[in-house]
Amino acid sequence: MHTFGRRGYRVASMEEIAGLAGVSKPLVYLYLNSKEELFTACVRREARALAASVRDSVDPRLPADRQLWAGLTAFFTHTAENPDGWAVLHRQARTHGEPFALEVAAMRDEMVARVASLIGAAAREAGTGRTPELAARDMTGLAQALVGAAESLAGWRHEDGTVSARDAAATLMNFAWVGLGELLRGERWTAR
Amino acid sequence: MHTFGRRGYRVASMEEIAGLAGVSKPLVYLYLNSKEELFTACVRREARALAASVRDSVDPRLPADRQLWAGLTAFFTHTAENPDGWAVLHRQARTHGEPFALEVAAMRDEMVARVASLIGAAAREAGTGRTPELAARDMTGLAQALVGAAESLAGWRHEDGTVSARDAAATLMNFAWVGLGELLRGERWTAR
Amino acid sequence: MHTFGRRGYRVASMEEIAGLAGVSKPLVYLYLNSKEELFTACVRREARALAASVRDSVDPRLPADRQLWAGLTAFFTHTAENPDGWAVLHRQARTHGEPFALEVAAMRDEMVARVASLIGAAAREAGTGRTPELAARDMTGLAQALVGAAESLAGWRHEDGTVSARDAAATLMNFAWVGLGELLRGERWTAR
Amino acid sequence: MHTFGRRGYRVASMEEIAGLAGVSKPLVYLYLNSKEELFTACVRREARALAASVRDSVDPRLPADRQLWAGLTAFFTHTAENPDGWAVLHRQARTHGEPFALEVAAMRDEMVARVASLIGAAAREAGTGRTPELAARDMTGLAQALVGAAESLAGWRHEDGTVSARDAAATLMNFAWVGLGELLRGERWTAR
DNA sequence: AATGAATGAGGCTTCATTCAT
DNA sequence: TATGAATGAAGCCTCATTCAT
Repeated sequence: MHTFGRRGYRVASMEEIAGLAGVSKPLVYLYLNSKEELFTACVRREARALAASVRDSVDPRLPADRQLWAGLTAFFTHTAENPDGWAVLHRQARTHGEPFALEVAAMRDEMVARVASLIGAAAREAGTGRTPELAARDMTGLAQALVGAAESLAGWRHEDGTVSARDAAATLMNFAWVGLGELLRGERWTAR
Repeated sequence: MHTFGRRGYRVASMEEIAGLAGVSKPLVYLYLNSKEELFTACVRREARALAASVRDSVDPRLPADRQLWAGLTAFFTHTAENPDGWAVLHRQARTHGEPFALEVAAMRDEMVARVASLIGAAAREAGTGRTPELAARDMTGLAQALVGAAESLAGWRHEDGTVSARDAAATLMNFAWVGLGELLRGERWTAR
Repeated sequence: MHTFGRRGYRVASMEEIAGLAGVSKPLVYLYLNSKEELFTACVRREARALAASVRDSVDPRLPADRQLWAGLTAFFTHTAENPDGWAVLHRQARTHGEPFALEVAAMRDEMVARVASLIGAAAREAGTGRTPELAARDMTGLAQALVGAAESLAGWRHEDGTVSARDAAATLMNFAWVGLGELLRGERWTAR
Repeated sequence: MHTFGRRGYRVASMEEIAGLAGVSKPLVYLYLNSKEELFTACVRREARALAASVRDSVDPRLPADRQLWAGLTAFFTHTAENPDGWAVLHRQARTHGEPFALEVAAMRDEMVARVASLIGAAAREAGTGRTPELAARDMTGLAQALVGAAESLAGWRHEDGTVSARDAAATLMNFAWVGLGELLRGERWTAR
């Protein structure tokens, strides 16, 4: 039913959705009781699929930067392979009312938290004792930035088309892990 | 007419828009001929206002990082002061049809280009000769990431409410300019 | 204000009418109190103009067929010179509600009556005593037929464009005065 | 749906049409997609019904005057039995926009052509060699006159109410076939 | 288990008409 | 005298949703 992704929540009519799914309208109502529930189900499914893709790609025994690299690659791969699902999550669900927005916000917050804890882990790994003051909120802020950057790059890839998932992930790793400052001084983060 | 920001393009009825504006429906049609034109006008106005805020805050004679800092601060300030306008640009316009999406995409692309050229300038400033290979597309990718991170932080601020524009800008400068790697080693970017 | 003729009663908006007349809407309402009255005035004026054209062209001292010829010629001339007026009378007024239809029906009935009395006069002129039974209603029927034929030919002229008023009148005189039967046997009615 | 005939195209609201038809508005849109299509369908149906009535009543093996007589009788009968349909064709369709007007014009033109060819046939039947100059356009003009006369008499019948279809047809046959001139000299065309 | 047929509610838009000046 | 500004009322159309089978 990813008609939603292509047409948008409001424009996609139940007529069209049912038609493209090859069934009749009342049947849709038999299984999912309203357009709202139908959309909620779509959103939830896509959210879970994306979260699972990312989660499953990450080996928690690896160092933090390698975990982040793996997660980003999975994220870019998944969004590229499921453009409609990504559109539903990123565009439609957040625009059409609280119920859907909350659904996707939960998933996103979880991702942010995961990234934040990854940053915390990295801080401990790098722990020279010089960064005790990196508070929880700072880490959340950084994680928000990183997630937003990833979302933006996903959209960019979608339009450009010539950027591979690894390219996008590398760009972001360089951006985030090395930092523009170091980057400009010639530093590079490498996958291995 | 920022009813659009709070209610969404589809849900906001002309009745409601006119009512909240204190006038009658036909009067709205007298000035702006259709719901689409009305929304386009809103989008355009908000896009220009945001672009102007950011542009006016930046002194092109400063070094690149200071320009970025100024622009980000202005961005976070403007979006916080115009939450409805920001919602129109970031949520509504990109979700409800090409005409609007193109309008806002143009503005965003311009911002991305500006950031990319800023990165290019920074590269020349830092120019140790060790970074000749930072191609145009790399810079665009980095700029996309930075802009996406800023958008994400703007949303985060909007929900959190306790983060000042300077905090958000500082978070992003640290994230982007210093890099998580350096950051975790205790480096900090400071506004001065 | 013959916008009515070209656009139709319903489609012609007061805005358009006033605009083309070079005045403002309230001014129109000052002189003629409503769209209905405005249209009634138009209809009445056109009806009178047409009736006057026809009436003035007829010399009651002539024999009946010459009177008919003169009236028809005037009719075809007037309708060709005032196509909008004719459209108002023949198309618009009869289609858009009783008030207007009655207005034009009165004029038309008067014309029919005039033609009927002309036929009566002709009967008396030709009076060989062999046609006592040509009742009033017969004459009205014949007059209705003649008037309808004239209306139809007026429309035909309007579309064709190459038929002169005299041609149309001659066609109708031949048709009516000589009769198809006689016509086909070679008879012709001539204007003199 | 001959609400159109009684109320007129513009005045008849879809609400009213659906209501009088005993169904709901959306149902009307399910079958006929817009007011315009609905009206077009009405016009076309009425046009075909009238054309069929007339055509079926005419036996092409009969002499021309008998064919005309049959056709006229059918015409007057049909229009009297379907006053709304006739109103739609003669009043509404020709007044409310090209699409409808063209539809009915096609049917009328066909009738005119048929009558014209009938006149041509009559000319050949009566052919004494004295009427070679009855050109195609003359015949079209005569046919236009005859059809207009018939339309007018149909309206007259509609108002008067006491004139039978045969009376009207007879009036017109006398008018057209015998001619007023001969008529006044006592000639009559008889149905047999 | 599945659907053709039907509708209540609501949105966009237009227009004749009137104030206030 | 003349008008810019404003609106109540109404029409066309769509869609999520439900019966009756």
